[in-house]
Amino acid sequence: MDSISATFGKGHHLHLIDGSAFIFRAYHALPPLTRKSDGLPVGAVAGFCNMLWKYVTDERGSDAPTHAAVIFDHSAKTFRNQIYSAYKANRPEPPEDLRPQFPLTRDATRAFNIACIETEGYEADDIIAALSCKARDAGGRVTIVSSDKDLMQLVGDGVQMLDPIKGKPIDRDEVFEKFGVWPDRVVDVQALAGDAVDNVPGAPGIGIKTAAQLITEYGDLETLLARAGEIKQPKRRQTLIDHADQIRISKRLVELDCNTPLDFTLESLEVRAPDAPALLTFLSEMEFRTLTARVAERLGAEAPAVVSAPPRDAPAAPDLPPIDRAAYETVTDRAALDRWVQSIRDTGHVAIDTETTGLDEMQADLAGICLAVAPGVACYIPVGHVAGGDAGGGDDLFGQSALVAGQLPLAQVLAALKPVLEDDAILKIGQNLKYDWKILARHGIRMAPLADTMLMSYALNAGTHNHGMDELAERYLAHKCIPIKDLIGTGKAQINFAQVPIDKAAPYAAEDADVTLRLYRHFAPLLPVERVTTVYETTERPIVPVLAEMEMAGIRIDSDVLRRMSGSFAQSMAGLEDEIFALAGQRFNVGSPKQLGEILFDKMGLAGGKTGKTGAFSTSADVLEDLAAEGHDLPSRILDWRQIAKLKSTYTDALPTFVNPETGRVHTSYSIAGAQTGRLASTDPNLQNIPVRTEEGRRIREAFIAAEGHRLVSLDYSQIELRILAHVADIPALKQAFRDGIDIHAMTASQMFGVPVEGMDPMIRRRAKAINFGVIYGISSFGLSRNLRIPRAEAQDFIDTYFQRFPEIRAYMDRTVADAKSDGSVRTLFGRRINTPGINASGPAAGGARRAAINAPIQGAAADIIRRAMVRMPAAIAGLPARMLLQVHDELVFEVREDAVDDLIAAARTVMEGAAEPAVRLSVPLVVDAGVGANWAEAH
DNA sequence: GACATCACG
DNA sequence: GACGTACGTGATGTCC
Repeated sequence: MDSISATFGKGHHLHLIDGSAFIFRAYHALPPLTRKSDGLPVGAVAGFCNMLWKYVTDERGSDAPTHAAVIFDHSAKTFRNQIYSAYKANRPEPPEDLRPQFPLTRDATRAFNIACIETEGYEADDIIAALSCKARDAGGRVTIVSSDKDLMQLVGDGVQMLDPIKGKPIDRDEVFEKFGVWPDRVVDVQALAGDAVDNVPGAPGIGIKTAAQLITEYGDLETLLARAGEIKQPKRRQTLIDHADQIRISKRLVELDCNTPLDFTLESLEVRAPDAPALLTFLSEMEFRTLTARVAERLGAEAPAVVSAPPRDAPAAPDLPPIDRAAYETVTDRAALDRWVQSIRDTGHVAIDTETTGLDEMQADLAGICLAVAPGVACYIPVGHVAGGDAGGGDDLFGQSALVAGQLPLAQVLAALKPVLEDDAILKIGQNLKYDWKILARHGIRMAPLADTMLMSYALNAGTHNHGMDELAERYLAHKCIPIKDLIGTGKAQINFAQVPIDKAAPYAAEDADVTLRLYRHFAPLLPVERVTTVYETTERPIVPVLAEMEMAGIRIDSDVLRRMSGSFAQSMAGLEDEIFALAGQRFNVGSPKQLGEILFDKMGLAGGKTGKTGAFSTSADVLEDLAAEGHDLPSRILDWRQIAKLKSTYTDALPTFVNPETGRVHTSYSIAGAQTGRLASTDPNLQNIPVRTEEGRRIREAFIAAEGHRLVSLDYSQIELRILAHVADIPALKQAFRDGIDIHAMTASQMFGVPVEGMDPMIRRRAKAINFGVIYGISSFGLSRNLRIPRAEAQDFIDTYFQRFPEIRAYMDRTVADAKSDGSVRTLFGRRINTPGINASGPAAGGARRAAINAPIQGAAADIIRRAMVRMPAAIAGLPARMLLQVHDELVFEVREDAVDDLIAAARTVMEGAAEPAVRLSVPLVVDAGVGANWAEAH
């Protein structure tokens, strides 16, 4: 930095960051934060700083910029308003709470020690253009950090763009993709097509597609205008002739000028290292606790001398010692172990984490156990470490790795811990405790009582972020955990945790327990403040052992049946492939959507446009069904092939590989804090998406069988989400129908179309059903028209009629969205909070957030209800020879001894139908249907 | 590792 | 400053 800069030129790389785009992204992506001390709105500044920090710390290797600047728009009025007074006229004023943040973003840029540039009378785009030209002409390279389409004209010749959100470069090909012409003709296309957002008029009735076609045909805009008389389409010809002046003005509006005056040199933009004190001062003045700490740690780690004065409000609470990995103890003798057990008894709680040889709790072996009793007071007890890994050697004569010496025997450690782990007076704190619970249960220890930091975070923050420990530590403790990859590596060279040398494993492992304990202390007081204690205590915390027992029980499957099905599927697929190749006139990979798209749309010339950002043809079932309906055979065969291929690869081939060799059963794993809405998710394997909708698929359920002398019993809630909607939206007609037990979709159809329920046309009922579901999902005419394959206007008519007939639903939707906007979250009937970031965004992205906010309280309440039922179920069926095995959102599957089927159904149904009470007294009944069989197909 | 596709509620 | 379209999931195969 002190060295005299060389003149900017070859080998130099200039980064130009579109500051205004950063600000607006930040503003819309974040909830409206204010500074605690004085209420100053700082949400956009916070997001802006986070983006800059991410930008600054991104590893770019040899591609790193040598020069960089952030460029801002100076004011709304620019020279373009002299050309065309209405330019950007329909741009709304920036929001009230954003305006005071503009100058702060300049301060932030300077605090990051990045050049901060704006010029009166010019837009950021003009300055970026001038700098790009200048740098390129000097022989350097330029990267414009922005995804603004107005800048795309600059791409090429050493200038590229970089989408800051996706991190993806935008080069000539992407520009061509977007505009249908190369960058040098982009302004011509823009001049013709105009731009509603910037209020650039263009030529009426001409969009990007048509514009690109015309420019390609005539070469450039002037030629096109000169020869406009030759255009065949009369309307298009007249438009171009009539609006030639307007088009030329449009071109001047969109064209960026390389000659925008600059009052500084390229050399002055040379990248400078952050000035740590200045940056930390700014960030702490803004009161960004997390970011301040993150920046301090990063800069401190690289240049410890710089951080002389720690920021005023570093996040670590002052009473907590900092995390010190060197302070952890490795327990290798009996006396030390006894001392730790005594500490646990003294404090009445312990944070615990198990380290194992794998991720499958049903098969993994213990490598060690970590404990923490106070922040900073943690230990690691190795019990299963073996020689190997990068230590090399150590295999004994049998090819088995021998235990490393100096570890306490596993049995002794477990025997010493078992009394405290099962002691009702000692709280066991963990992160995703279901995992550790299962590991220890396999060794005869059933931990209770439990507290789970992952579930606390889920109760507090569902919808905002994920709840893994590394993420939580960074967010709430401003601490970066040692990545597991640092110990076990990745890919083929990956070793298991038992092979990690103990001296390397201990700090990592003990840190996990320490961090967990600190997270617990952070979250515990927040639960009552945020009013999520009831949710945590009734639907999160107690479900851990319930799910653990279900997963350990597993379900029996008949692998032979599945293997036979695989064989028969293979034959069907081979037969279909022959037909497909014959119809296509060539062989190809039927499983490749890319190859299929080329054959259907390029080679055979069927209608069906491109889609998506990759520009590839869509060959989804939707598209193929339409083609099949037009009488094309190939798409129809492909659909058949796909269905069989799916069943084979995902189910009949895969399921047998999940059979546990010891139990002979399949053990899924439920993630408790994965879904945004409170639902569970099933993984490894997913047993919540076993086929049922088609006849062939349903046969896979026949392979899910009961143990000898037992039956499978399935109980499922009937229409639970619609019942919840009827209750929360308080819709008299719907509630009465549920009370009377009549067909709800037929009733809806009857009300909407004025036809009697008796003898209803199935097609009419189907439409009503689609609308009922649509409402739950935050209906749109587009979605409904696609689902029912009817014109959009007709779909809109249906929706209008529906809202007219059930006005309470509209009121509920509006109310929910309003709540989401003001609170940043929505709640279920049972108090579960689901955060709704992005609800205050504008534009189409807001549509998705809006629909999610409408759906969340309904889907979430249904999830609450079945969770409540599951928590109560073990006690309710304790006296019966029965086990709960699976949950599929609104269904519970049990395995019951033959003679106890009726008792089980009675007991479980009572629990399920009463699960909302006493917390909520629903104004509609909950109804549970039951089925019994030797296999899941019969039971369902 | 991203994307497309498709299985479920 | 552009953005795609019913909500919520997970697994698989292709292709880069």
